[in-house]
Amino acid sequence: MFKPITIKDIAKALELSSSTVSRALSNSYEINEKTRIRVLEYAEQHHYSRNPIALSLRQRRSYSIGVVVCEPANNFFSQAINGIESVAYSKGYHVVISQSHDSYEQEVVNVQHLANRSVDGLLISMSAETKDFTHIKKLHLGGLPIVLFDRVTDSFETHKVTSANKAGAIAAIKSLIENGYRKIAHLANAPHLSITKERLQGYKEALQESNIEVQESMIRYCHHGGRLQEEVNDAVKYFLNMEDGPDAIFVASDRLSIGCLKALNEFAPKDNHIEIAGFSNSDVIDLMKRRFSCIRQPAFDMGRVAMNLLIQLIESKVPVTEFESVMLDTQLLKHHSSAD
Amino acid sequence: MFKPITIKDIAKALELSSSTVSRALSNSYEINEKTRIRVLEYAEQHHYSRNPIALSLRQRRSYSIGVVVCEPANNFFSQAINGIESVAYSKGYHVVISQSHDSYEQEVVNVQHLANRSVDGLLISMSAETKDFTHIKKLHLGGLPIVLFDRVTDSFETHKVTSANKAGAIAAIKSLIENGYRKIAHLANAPHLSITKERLQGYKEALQESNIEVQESMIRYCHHGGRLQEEVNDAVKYFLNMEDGPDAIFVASDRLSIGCLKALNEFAPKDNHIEIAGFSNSDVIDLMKRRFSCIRQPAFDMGRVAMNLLIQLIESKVPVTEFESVMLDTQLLKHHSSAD
DNA sequence: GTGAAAGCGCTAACAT
DNA sequence: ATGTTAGCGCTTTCAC
Repeated sequence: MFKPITIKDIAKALELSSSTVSRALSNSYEINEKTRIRVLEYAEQHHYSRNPIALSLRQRRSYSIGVVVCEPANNFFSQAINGIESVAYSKGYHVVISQSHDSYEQEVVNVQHLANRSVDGLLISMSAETKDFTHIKKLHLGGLPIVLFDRVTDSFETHKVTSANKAGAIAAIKSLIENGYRKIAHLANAPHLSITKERLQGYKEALQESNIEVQESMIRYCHHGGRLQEEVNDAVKYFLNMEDGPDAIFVASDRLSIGCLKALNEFAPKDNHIEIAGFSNSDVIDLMKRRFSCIRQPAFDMGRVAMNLLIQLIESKVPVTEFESVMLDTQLLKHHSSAD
Repeated sequence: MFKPITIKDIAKALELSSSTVSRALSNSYEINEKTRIRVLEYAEQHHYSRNPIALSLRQRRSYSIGVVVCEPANNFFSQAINGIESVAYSKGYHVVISQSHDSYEQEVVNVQHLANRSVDGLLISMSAETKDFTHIKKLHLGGLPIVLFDRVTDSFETHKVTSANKAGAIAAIKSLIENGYRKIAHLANAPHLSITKERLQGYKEALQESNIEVQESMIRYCHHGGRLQEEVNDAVKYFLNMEDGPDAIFVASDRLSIGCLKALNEFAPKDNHIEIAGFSNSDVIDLMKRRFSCIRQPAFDMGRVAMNLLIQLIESKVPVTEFESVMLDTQLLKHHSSAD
């Protein structure tokens, strides 16, 4: 196998000690200019590159951070990850992504795996199933820098980055009401998720403000966050079959939106004109048959902000005890399909 | 900072040598059953976990592999990556993903970065811009196991996994012809990409077989693989403005398909009924306004196969000189939109 | 300004 | 079956 050149090799070739070579390579100030140049040139010529593993072992730093999300293929998360990467690379960190598939157990395994000191910090957006946060809390207490984003928890203190979920929901519902819809259902995500609660709260407040009664029968939860199309189908069919059913559905997430559109496509009668609005960062909304107004989250920025906070945590000389909760604004995008 | 328990700590606590502890932990056969249990229990209780960095340094193996693709958010690639991960995790490998954004320079940087980063092997799908393969060839000659998938090159010998691009294209074109379309244009990817050539070849052969003349004017290339919506728009507008223009477009890739649909959405007159068929692994095709028949690639399987071949290469005791080229079948999916 | 030596956590000869 | 030793590649005191 392929055996790369090491500091020792350079030292031998140049008749120096490996410490001197190391110093030359790391631009230490206590080094003779001539030696430095000699070493640098030799290294360059022989394609030397630092062994990052040895460096990690030595410095107990891996310069890589872990990201745990339900699925990076989801529009929202892929954009967030791009944001994370943009900051990470510019600051010399590597990003390792790992998917929980919205399973609590998978999340625990992934977090554990990443935390085994192969990462310097963690960026987490909780799985839909997660109710118990001890696996993360423990690491946090142990000193591992962790920043939560999007799907957060109040069960312990750390930096958190979210979007203005309640306000976003209110804007969407208000827009629906302005357009004459009053029987608005809510297709919600898993109930214990922070985003679920906040968006639900927005939904309720907006209805109340317009003197529309909130009915529990108009709210359906998807406990698996829409991973199972089955559960979305059931919810949508339930709405469709209701006596005096909804004329609009407010959908709580990216994944659920797609699922909801699919379910309607399959089960709604052709003449059904139910209106859809909801959270989605999809980039193909305007190609869809059905009109769909969406609330956009600033995913890329959330990634950037979260990563910056994590680096701050990692590189802090003193233990951090004051934590920030950053909330970013959403944007309402009204879509006019050709059906208009 | 958070200082995890090491083998040494266990050794001290149990009054053993660290080698014994190491042996117990790695289920060596030359160990007393009692001691093994004692060690395992202590380790369990104290949440010991191996330091993978030290292990890597020692064994010159990182048990991680690198994946380089243009963008993991793309449907095809995200499915392929899921396939890769499914095999990787089951065999104890970690997967590090890195995106080239279809830029040659970014690809070179990423490949270099991963190679330095001591991955045990690389899974690569070339960027749309890459014409020169020396950056990969060098590593390959140096002994780094590399498997190419989807977008491959013949410029050096290694395992390759592709889908039956030519056959897939032929099936799609034939289906179009059967449905009465005869003026079929081709929206192609970057010209030097292997998939571009194969799909183009299929397009030509299928036309010829039906005695339809192949016209170069009916073929447009997207040199950036559709990363710039601009270039897709230009191609589509060109087709729309042609005198005696196409009645159908055969689109070469996932990304281009979305781009093409967007362009049509924006620039085609309302009464335009141009038919679309092409390569796509999108899961929202049936929600689209416009009818779109797609050729599905077995992305997940490609990932699995490629990863298995890579592991074979990595774990081989003797240098491998015989390489395989696996080709997987595609599937034609006819979509009937509500517009039917 | 440079070198010698120690050590990060681990495993694999080589003893015993 | 267990311990001793050495070393993976690197940096960092501590001498000089």
